Amino acid sequence: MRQSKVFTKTTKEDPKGEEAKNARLLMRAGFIDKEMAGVYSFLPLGLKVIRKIEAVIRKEMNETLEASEIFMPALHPLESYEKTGRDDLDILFRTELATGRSLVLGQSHEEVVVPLAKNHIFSYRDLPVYLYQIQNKFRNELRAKSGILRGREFSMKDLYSFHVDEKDLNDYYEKSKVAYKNIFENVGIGEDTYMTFADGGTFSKYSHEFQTITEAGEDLIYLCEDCRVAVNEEIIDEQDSCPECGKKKSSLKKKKAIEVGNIFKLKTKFSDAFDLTYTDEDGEEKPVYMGCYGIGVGRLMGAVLEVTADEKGMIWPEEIAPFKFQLIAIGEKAEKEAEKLYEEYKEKIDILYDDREKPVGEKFADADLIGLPYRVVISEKTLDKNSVEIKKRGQAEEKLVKIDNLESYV
RNA sequence: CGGGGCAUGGUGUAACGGCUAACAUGCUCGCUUUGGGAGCGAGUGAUUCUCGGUUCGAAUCCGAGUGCCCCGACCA
Repeated sequence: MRQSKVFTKTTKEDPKGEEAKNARLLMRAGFIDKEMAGVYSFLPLGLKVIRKIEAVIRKEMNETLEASEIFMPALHPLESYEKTGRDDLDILFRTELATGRSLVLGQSHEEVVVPLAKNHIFSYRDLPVYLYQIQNKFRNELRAKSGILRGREFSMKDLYSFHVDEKDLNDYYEKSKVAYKNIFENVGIGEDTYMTFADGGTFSKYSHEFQTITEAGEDLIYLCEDCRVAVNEEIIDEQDSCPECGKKKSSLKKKKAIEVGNIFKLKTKFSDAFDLTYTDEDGEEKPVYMGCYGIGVGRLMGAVLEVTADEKGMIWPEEIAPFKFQLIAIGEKAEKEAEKLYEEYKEKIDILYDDREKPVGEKFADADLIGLPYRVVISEKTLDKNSVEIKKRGQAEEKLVKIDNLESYV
């Protein structure tokens, strides 16, 4: 894409008041726009990142977990929440129909997906079922904070699994750990993300969170570096050692972290509430076992930045960068060559070509801010050697690459 | 929801209770310029968050409200 055609502009100054790194950089670079506290618009460049993160998630959902994508409504009848006892949650946004029927804005979708599943699950032959969606959630947080890390309206992937029994749920639950691990690796924060034992609620000993180590986080976790798992502080009193190797609390490392995903065995909590049952081989009616599995998409984007960005700007992992290459030309002769290269490669590769009438320094500064993986500079100097200069964002050294060899980089 | 901070052109900031609210940046036009936010000139842009009060006079003082940020509480 030509940078002159990008809708947003960058700013040199941090937005007033923002402290969170993700908010400062995303707003400066024109990736997002704040509508109000905890509510953001995603602008063209920011949306490209969101779409790429979604693609990483969808791949694991579709392939590893064999789930089907659906799309459920954001408007939910309050009665469903009365059935599950969640109608008194204070994070619920409440509204009503013109007729007076009470509604809430969806903060999660168990209350929708279970009645929905009831229309399609009758027999053991219909199970298992895996349904997911990527949709906005609405939570009336008392305090939104940390840029896009804790919002009131935010995009989330939520998967719900339905099983004949607890064993089948457990097997799938283990598979979901693998899928989640893949996702966090593929978006570039695998090294910093730990599967974390957390409160399992009434029916399970544990649930599992995926926590990314960052000072911007709001949870405290105790991590075991050998096993690459952690324990959330909220259960550290009951579980005061590494659940995998038994290492004591005193030798675990205490770190701040942000929860980027969680998986939870619901068992029959919600199926009981809605009487979701199936008939087994012996003609006996049994409750459906359920699991739920969430990933905050926008939060994940923010978490990546908190981990990777430096003082000059963002540094996007290749898989989720809005573009792969940043092309900058210096001087008229180089501009002609850049035009040629851009036209030649734009169909094959995600490239952002800075064709703006701006001083070079500003182009470099914006390139650092936007943080595409590779910066390609063409100038008279490089053209003398029939080359372009390629620099990886976040690394100091640059190297000359012959124009004829560029193909191998695509 | 408790505590703290802040609110001034699009953006970031300045301004003792007193002249036409200043500076930088952005934006527009012209010329020049191109290896790290470039130069000269001419323009453009404000209900100083809102409401009320004090005062001869309020961006400035007082009261209330609203919004934003931070700490805490809360948070499948």
